Parts: sequence; structure tokens; C-alpha cells
Amino acid sequence: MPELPEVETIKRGLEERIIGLKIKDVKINVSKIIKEPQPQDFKEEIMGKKILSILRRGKYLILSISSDKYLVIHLKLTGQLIYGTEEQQSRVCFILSNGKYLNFNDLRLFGEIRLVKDWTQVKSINKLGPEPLDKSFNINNFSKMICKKKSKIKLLLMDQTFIAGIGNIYAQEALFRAGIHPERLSCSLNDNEIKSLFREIKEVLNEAIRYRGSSIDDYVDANGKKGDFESHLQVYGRQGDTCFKCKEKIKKIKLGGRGTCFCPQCQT
DNA sequence: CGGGGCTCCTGTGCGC
DNA sequence: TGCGCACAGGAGCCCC
Repeated sequence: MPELPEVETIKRGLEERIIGLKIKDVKINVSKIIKEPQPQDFKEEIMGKKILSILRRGKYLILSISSDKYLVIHLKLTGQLIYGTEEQQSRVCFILSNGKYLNFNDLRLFGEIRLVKDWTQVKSINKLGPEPLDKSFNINNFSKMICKKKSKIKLLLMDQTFIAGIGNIYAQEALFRAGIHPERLSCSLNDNEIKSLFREIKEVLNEAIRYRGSSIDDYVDANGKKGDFESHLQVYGRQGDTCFKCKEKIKKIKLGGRGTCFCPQCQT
């Protein structure tokens, strides 16, 4: 599952490979991936355009291309963006001016690609909360935001309008590191807990980026390489195993329909 | 406005 | 051994 660290890793990989190249052609093998405009118009509008720069906002990748357009990509659960040779399973395949390919692969077909004039006006991007690794995201903001809400803290961390880029893996990991039970109501956290959670969110995201992401499910980077952070995960997928801190058995519950692992001893 | 449940999709892994 | 079903999950959407 690509979350902020995985999308950031893909972004950095693509920056080394495709900046300055032109998009010669597009093969749309599964048209439902293209959300706007209509696949035929999408193809016509993007052909011959130059890739100028790449940015990330939350879990979105945004490619700035010539003629003031933006290619907005969300990988959802199983999306991949792989630079290299043409791949059989690719759902949408961009043919580049250097003869290489940019493959959009996506086993479960939840991924989305759009071509827009103004990426900030894409509805779901427009509603995103702050970037957790930005300087503007500071403890004062976070503290205020948390106190205003009254939902279970794990659901809040995964709410993209509250904070952008955190998904099921890093929400669980940040809460474990901060020693906070995922079902705690956000407004019940004391100052120390809020401080600790704030610190651990940044820390786990930065560490995961340093290790090039976690290869849960199908995640690979822009070169098709797996990440190295899975072995550093302390609760995700570890139900029934013993806690690394206290040897208690890791428990798994459901929150908002999503699996949630935590240590009943360390997280209170 | 908020929270719960459903939906999209397909490979995996379980029980019978 | 093989079939069928539940399950996994990001985020939009509907409903109460």
C-alpha cells in the first residue's frame, strides 16, 4: 500500500529518470483508470508534452507537463509506476521520447489518473489536510486540530482531510511508538501524548522514506525495486506475535472496517 | 456535520 | 483435491 513514504520514494526515483523527457504516446489498456478527461481526449492532450517537474501532495503524485497541464496520479492500494521497458500487465503505459516506458500497473484497478489545468482544484486534493513533514505543520497546529475533534485517534490519523498521507500502516506504527491505544478519543489525549504522537508521526515517516518505503502488497519504487522498511514495522501485520518492547501478544481489532494492530500493554 | 456501512476490484487463503 | 466464500483496503458516496 503506497502511503506518504512510498509515494515520496517513487517521486524521487522518477525525478532522476523522466524530467525533461516528452510523452510520445499513451497506451490505455484499461480506460476506467483515466478519470478525466475522456480517454480519447486524454490521449490527444498529453501527446508530445514535456515532463517539467514532479511534486507530491499527500498520497498524490503530480507531474507538471508543458502547456500548463498536470498529470495527477493516485496509486490507491496496488498501483505502481515503473520506469523501464514495456510491461505486459500495465493498465496505462506512457511511451517516452528516449524510447523507455512509464508503466502504470494496478492489480485491483482502484488507481486513478487525471489530466487537469489546475491540480489544486482537484476536489479530493483541495480538501487535504496539512503535510506532516512540512515546516508549517507544527505542534501548535496539531494540538489545536486534535482537541477540536472527537473521534478515535487512529481514524483521525487516517482521515486525509485531517492530515495528508498517513494510511493504515503508518497510523498503526505512529500510535505504537507514541504508546497510544488506537481507540482513544482524540480529545482525551494529554499534552505529553500529543507531543509524543506529533514527534513519532514525523519520525516514522522520515525513517520509512530513508528505507525507501514498506513493500506491503505490491509496492515497488520507480525502478521496480522493493522497499526495506517492512522489517522495521513494529505492529503492522504482527497480530499474535510478541511485542518487541514488552513481549506481550500483539492484538488485532477492526476500526472503521480496517485491521488495526497494537500492543495492549504498551498502548494505553 | 459526523459516523457507519457500502462500493469499487482481484489474488490469497481458509474451511468444508 | 477442489470449490466457494470471506477477506484485504483508500476514499467517495449515501443514509440516518
